[in-house]
Amino acid sequence: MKYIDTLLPLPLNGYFTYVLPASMMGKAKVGMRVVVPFGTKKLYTAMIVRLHNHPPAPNIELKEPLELLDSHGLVTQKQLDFWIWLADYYMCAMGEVFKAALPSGLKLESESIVTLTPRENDPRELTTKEEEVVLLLRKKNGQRVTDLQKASRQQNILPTLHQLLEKGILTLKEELLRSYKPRTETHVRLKKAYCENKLLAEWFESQKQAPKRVALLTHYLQLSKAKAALSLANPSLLVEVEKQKLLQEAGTSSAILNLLITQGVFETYPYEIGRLDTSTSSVVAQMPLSETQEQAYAQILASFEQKPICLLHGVTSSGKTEVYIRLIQRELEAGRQVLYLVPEIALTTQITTRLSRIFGNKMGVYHSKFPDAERVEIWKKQSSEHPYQLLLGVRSSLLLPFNHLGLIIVDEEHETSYKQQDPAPRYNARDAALLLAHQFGANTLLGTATPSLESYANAKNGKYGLVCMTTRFGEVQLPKIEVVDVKELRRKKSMKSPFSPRLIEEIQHALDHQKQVILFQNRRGYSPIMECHKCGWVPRCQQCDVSLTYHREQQRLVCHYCGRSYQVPTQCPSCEETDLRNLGYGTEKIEEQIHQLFPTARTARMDLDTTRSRLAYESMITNFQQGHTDILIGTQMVTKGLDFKGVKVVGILDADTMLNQPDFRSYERSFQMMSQVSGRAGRRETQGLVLLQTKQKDLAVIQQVVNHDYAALFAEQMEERKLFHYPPYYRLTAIYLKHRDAHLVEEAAQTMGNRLRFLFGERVLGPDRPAVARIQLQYIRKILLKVERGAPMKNVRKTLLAVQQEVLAMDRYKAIHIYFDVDPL
DNA sequence: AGCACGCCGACT
DNA sequence: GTCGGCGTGCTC
Repeated sequence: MKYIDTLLPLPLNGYFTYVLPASMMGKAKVGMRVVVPFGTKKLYTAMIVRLHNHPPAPNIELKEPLELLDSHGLVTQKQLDFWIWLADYYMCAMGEVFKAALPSGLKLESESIVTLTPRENDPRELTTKEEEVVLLLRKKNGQRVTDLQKASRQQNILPTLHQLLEKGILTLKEELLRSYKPRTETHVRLKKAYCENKLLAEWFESQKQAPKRVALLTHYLQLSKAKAALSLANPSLLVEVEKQKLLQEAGTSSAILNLLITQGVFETYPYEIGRLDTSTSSVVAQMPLSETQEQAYAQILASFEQKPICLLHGVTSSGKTEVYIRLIQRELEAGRQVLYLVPEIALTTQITTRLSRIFGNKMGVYHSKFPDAERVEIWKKQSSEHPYQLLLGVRSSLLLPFNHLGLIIVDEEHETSYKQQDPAPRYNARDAALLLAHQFGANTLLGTATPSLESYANAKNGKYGLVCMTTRFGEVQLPKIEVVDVKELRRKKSMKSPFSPRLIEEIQHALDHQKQVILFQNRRGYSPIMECHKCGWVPRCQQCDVSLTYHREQQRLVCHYCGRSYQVPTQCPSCEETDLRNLGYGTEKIEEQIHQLFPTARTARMDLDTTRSRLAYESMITNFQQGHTDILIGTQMVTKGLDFKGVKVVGILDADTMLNQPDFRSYERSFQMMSQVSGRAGRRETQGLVLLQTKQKDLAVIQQVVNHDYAALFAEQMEERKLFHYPPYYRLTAIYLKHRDAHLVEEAAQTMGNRLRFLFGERVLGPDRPAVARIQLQYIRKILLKVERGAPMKNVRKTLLAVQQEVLAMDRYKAIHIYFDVDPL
């Protein structure tokens, strides 16, 4: 096999062929990584996807890979097949899947390094720009182009570098960046010469006057022998010993060791150790299952006998995790792997420690907030001979290598964070899990208290098994949900703050009895709208065309889309009025008002702004769990499957913003969010209370939440979906067009829309301006395609790609960026 | 995605 | 007249 087809981590379609140099012949295998030159200068890490003997088109001059990075396949053919499926189904480039799958430590990329030559003192005059670069390099030679760019005040440094290059003042070379550095500790071993007994004896004789040196070597020999005996390795004296341990045992300082090193007795070297926790934590037995749980467990197993997918619909606090644990144990005992998927936000130390107590070091955790080096090690471990048997992880852990997967658990199946939004691949881990499981002949369990309509419909129509848990663990009652009619209160002018009198009273009552309160407001920042009281002007993001949210802590207006922030205007730019008002309530303002009403209460605010780091998030939860916080104020973050024991009151401050979202899923989402946050209330002795503040108390969905009536929500929403051609009856694909020129995208979108309408008729909606019609100076148009379930989606995708090509083939539109979002949320 | 090549406007 | 803007096309 002479040629390899490789996959590059770039948004390009197709593979690139390289010729194997003799040194890699026979060694290179599918699934290994190679470093390849690509384009004029760049080096990339590519994945070998095929080995063959057919030279491609004869006019292409093939390059050779520079390095083979793996000695065994990092991924299997199965994995590659899964990637192909993802790219195909979600209509993106294979390279994008590859890029998303591997942590950056496994994708070495080249960087241009600039170095001054000895000719730097060339008398020829330099321009000021050139001089700046030379000065920067004199400070520190051999810098990366990107760093120079940052350090300089030039907007584009490349032309300057080229001039200097031509003058022979500097050199450019490409260097591979090895960002992953294995963790090491220093080990000590005897130099080869001293492994002879004779020389050793002589040394001991000569060092009689130096008892510390003698002690050090004696201890080394003891440790080394003990270790050699343990490991059954070659019982020679060459076995190394960890430096710190040796010094500690011998009770000597490193000065003595250094002396022996200079004498040529010892040598030290770095020894690679892993970052992953290998300590066998105390493995405890699982708690016995309750009757309900036992039943659910048996039903799930029975269901798996019939179909590979099962939906576990269990009310909040029904103890689904215990059932999962039992299922995991069963798989591990059978020697199969389990992937346990959780939404990003739910992956806390709580769940991790709980599971690791049971599964010890059989379990690995994969989180996108972990340092890259750690993710690299998980990857390496999963592709090794001894992978973790249980993997607990977020969306992207679906892209890890597996070899004998038996079960995938998708916890909180309805969570929208399973869908990747922006960089492609825009995949839904819940849906993709089903395919991955299918490839392995494995089962999938979808668990939730509030199923997505899609999953529940599949369970109802018999495609999935369905198991229900209707009672909460330990006979805890479901909370009592009381609707507060804000409209009426406003009319009577008896509610001026975002808190109704009833809510204030209940908060006070809870505080008086040392009980906790959760207040849910699905908006972060201080106030979502700043408005000129005279002319109605609203500040908007210059790049994204969305209104800005005022953040009081930062004293800035923030775009919640691109994150850009602006100074707060003191007067209206359109009418010069100075009365600019903050309308509406974000979590910041809610917290401020709570402080005014309950000055002694200990509060915490949990939203994107306060939980930027994993630690902040976890300590907030721990504080609340341990009762150090009385009132927790937060966005949807507080709704996500956290178990708190002392919550008496939950306040849903404003259901209307959720309900009024211009989205066909808004009622489904509102139901999920309100049910989930309600589920945080209540404990054994007392029934929890939820106060649901809304101006639309007569909406059916409000009643459905109050009655914990998922069936009613499902029935009603399914009617709507059928009527208006939405999922689960129809499959959606969003087509996006993006360009800097507003008129051009509009035109292209119309053209593409017309073409699609010709092919798909009334199934095409738009083009429209999406909710955010401009992001970072790029104008966006969106076309929505609704195709009835059961239609051949493969053909639909093929047609869509063909139309994309057609549009891009038109000269005017070739610069337009067209991409797809399959099954958008 | 990067990067080079190439064609037009604002500066020496 | 050149420098440097970005539009265009290619990368095994």
